[in-house]
Parts: sequence; C-alpha cells; structure tokens
Amino acid sequence: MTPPKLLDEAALKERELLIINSAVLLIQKNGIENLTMDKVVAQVPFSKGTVYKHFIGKEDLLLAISNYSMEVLSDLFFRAYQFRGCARSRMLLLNFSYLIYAMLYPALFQCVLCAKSPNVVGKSSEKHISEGEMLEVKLMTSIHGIVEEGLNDNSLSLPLNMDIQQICFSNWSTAYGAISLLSGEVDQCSGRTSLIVERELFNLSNLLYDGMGWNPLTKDSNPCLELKSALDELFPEELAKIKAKGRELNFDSFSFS
Amino acid sequence: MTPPKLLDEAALKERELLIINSAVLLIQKNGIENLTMDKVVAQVPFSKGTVYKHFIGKEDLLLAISNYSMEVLSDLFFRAYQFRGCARSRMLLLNFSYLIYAMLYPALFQCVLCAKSPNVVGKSSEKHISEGEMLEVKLMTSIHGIVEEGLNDNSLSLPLNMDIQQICFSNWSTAYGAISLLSGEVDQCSGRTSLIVERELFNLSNLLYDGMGWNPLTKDSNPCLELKSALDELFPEELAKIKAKGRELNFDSFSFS
DNA sequence: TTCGTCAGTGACGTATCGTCACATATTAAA
DNA sequence: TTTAATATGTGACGATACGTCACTGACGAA
Repeated sequence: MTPPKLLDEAALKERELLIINSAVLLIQKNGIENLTMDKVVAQVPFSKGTVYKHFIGKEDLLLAISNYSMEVLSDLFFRAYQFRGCARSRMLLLNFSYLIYAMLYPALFQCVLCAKSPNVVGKSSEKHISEGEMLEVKLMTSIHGIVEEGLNDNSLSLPLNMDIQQICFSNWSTAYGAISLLSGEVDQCSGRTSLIVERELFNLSNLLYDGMGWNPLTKDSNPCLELKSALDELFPEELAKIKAKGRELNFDSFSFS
Repeated sequence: MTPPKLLDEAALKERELLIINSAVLLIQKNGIENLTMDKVVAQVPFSKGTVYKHFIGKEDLLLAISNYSMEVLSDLFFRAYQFRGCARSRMLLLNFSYLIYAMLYPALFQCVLCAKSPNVVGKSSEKHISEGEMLEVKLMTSIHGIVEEGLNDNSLSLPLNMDIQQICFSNWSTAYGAISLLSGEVDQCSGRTSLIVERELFNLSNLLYDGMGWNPLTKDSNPCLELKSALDELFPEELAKIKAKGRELNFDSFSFS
C-alpha cells in the first residue's frame, strides 16, 4: 500500500518561498541580528511546527535564504555571460553584476555572507548545505564559460603554472574581497574613507586582468566607457531600482579621458 | 571628595584578557556557534555581573576577541614590513604572514570574520567598535609603508587614476578574498577542490603586482624561492607550530624551476 | 463507517540572555 | 577605631527565544 501523497512538491516549494520572503522582509525591517523564528511564524499563515518542517532551525532558514539569494545572483551572472563583447569585457561586466546585486538586495547579500559563517553552516540541514554547494558551482559556471572563451579566442593565455579553475577563482575572490569589504551593508574596513566600491572593483579587476595579460590591456582600450554602456543595456531595470533607492553607480570619478 | 579608585587600569586589562582567553579556549573546543556567556562565566573566576561589566553582551565579547586577534596580526604584519628585501617581495611576505596567522590561529581568524557581521557589530559597544577601527588602521599602516617604499625606490608607479590608499586596499582585499574563501576554517567556496590556498594567494598576489607594473616582474626573478627562505627566516616559530598541527605550507606544487 | 496515515498546531520545557537588588570590600573622614 | 560613602562583585530572576511533542483534524483506503 503506497502511502498517500497529500501535498505535492510545488505547494511545498511555494510555501518555503513564502516563509523565506517573510523572513527577508523582517530582516529588511529589523536587521538580520533581530530575526527570530517566533517573528517569522507570526508573519506566516502557518504554525511553528510547520515552519520547522521546512527548516530545522533558524540557521537553516538563513542558509535557505542564502541559497535563494544565490539563485538570483546566478541569473545576473548568466546574463553577463551571454552578453556580446569580448571575453575580458564580459568578465568585468560579471563582476559588476555582482556589485549591482549587492547594492540592490543588501539583505540577501548580507544573508549570503552570514550563511558562510560556521555558526550557520554548523546548524543547518545537509539538504540546504549541499543545495548551497550546487549553487556555488552554478555561479562558477558563468565565470568558467567566459574564461574558456577568452582562452579560445587567444585573448588570454594561461599564466605560468595556472589552470582554468585557478583563473576563475582569482576573479571570484577579487570581486568577493572588494565588494564584501566595501559594500556599505557590512560594517567593515575603516579607512575606507575615499574608497568608492565601484571604482575599486573596476581598478582591481583591471589590474588582475592586466596581470594575466588578458587582452585588450587597459592601456590599449577604454574599458570604463564600454562597461558603462554595457551595464545600461544589460541591467536597465536593476540600475533604475538602485537609483530609486538613492544610490547610484558613479563612473564620472574615474573615467579615462 | 574624590571617589576612591580601587582597581587600576592594568588589572582591568588583565582580567579582560583572561576572559578573552577563556572564551577562545571554549571556541576551540566547542566551536564558535556554541559559545555562551554562561559557559564563559563558568570558566572564569568572576561572576556574570563582572563579566558583563567588561562586555555588554556576547557579541561585544566576540568583537573584543576579534580586536585582540587583530593585534596579533598587526605584529606579524609589522615584522613583514621591517624585513629586508625589495618592497614587492615584502608585500608578498606580508600577505603570507596573513595566511600564517589564519592557519595558526583559526579560532581567532574565525572571530574576526564573524565579528564583521552586522549581527555582531550591531550589538557591540562603541568602545570596542572604535577600538576595532583603530586596529584596522594599524594593520593598514604596515601595508601603506611598504607601498610608499615601492614608490620611493621607483619600482612601483601609481597606476592611472589610483592613489596610495587604493593600492593598499587592492592588496588587502585580494589577500582577504583568497584567504577567507580558501582557509579551511570557513566552510565556503565549493569547487575549491584542487585549489591550494598558499598557491592561489601566491598567484593572485603576483598577478596583482604584475598588473600594477610593480618591479621586479615575475619573469625576472624567482619570487617563490625568495618567499620561502624569507618565511623560514622571519616566521620560524610560527611555521614550526603549523607543522606541529599537521598542516604545512607547501611550495613544491608550484615552484618555478 | 472505520481505520490508518499524515499535515498541522501551539503549549511547554529548556537554554540563554542580561539585569538588578543586595552583599562585600576599600578608602576617607570623623 | 568607627562610620559613611562609594566602588566592586554576586547570582537569582524575569524575559526572550528555541525547538519539541502530544494532540487534532482531514483525507483516502478498506
């Protein structure tokens, strides 16, 4: 006798999303440090027991939010990957899509950072942990694709003793470092007076690509203007939303004339 | 009538350090996610009220640990700064002192990362927050010094549209990104199979310096061998301790022959 | 109609937090 | 030496939040 299946997969997924969204709203309102399961339960048309069916604990919920957030990001990455233009430009574009994401969804970005802490991972379900690992691979896929195209069209050759994965990681960790240290959402890195995240990300990325010998080198082109118009074309809605929040990507302070 | 001063500054500081050390031991044993004030109080010859005199809460204690930890790091940085050798080599050395620190004091390193989260900062005392900001400046000082020497001896010129502070930040965020993503202490960055933190840090740093046009360029020297012997000379105790823990900096996998 | 299974509930036991009223120790003045 | 004033230390306690579990009700199979 097969046990009756009363709840379909889709409804479960939908409910999970509802809980996640409620939690995100609470984080936006009260800050991530004041998120409690009781508050989440109060926001949601389910009882505590039901919520705990989906997430084994607060940290597990946080990780699930982080995963959801990475899905959003991977969409941005993929759009950058698919854009026209040379590989190097698209890699820069991808890094900026990361920045756009951090500016547009600060609560989500915060969750991803927090979810990396052992505090969270240590208390989460295997399901969400492995889901998160899958998503990281998915993120890397777009990066990987761009690097491969750069290798194929000979604009990039592998530096001595480095393979594709290492190149991918270099780009990822560079963008990660700059954005997480400078994104205003994380109170870090004093002495950041006069540091502007979009400018530093731009400079760091280009220094890295120049160091790799990835053509066209900065001295041979004007990556800033190109980046600006690509962003306008590829992420018009996102940029508008950022503007609506009172922030704005500012390229005037460092455009090459 | 002047109020009697029963406790001198030094005794207070000493007690604070005792509490911090006890907490670090607990973190090493149980993981940072299981640290509770009750356990700390139980480990310490003071009562809860006294502990709360020093730290307004658990998060404040965590931030204080982070600050202590940054003091340890700034000593390593300073030693790298003072070493002989060209500026670029010492910058690389400094990045590796960061790695040594992350490997040698994983619990401390973890605390610094965790303390950056708004979860912690949002609940901490102004005193410890500003203390932390001072320490970040102190860390930057060593980096800043090396960059300035590079500028002075003309091995480095400022890239287009970048100032000293931006150069410093580039190096910091590069090292930060690579080490925090790859240090085994933080469960991050899947797909890191085959990524070796010391190798990636080495490559990333050199790509960055090459991108800046910082002499000597990689092709002109053997920075790997040079780095190795410098580390042996400057951090013999630390390297020995790392070895005693079963880990080891491995340069064989990527030395240029 | 009856029984078995499973989704859903929310009161409850436990853990941890941070406070506060009180106790003790130390110094200054009487 | 005694007394008053203040600094310092204590741990019991109320509040908050966590996660569980015994129970309810709904649905399908027999």
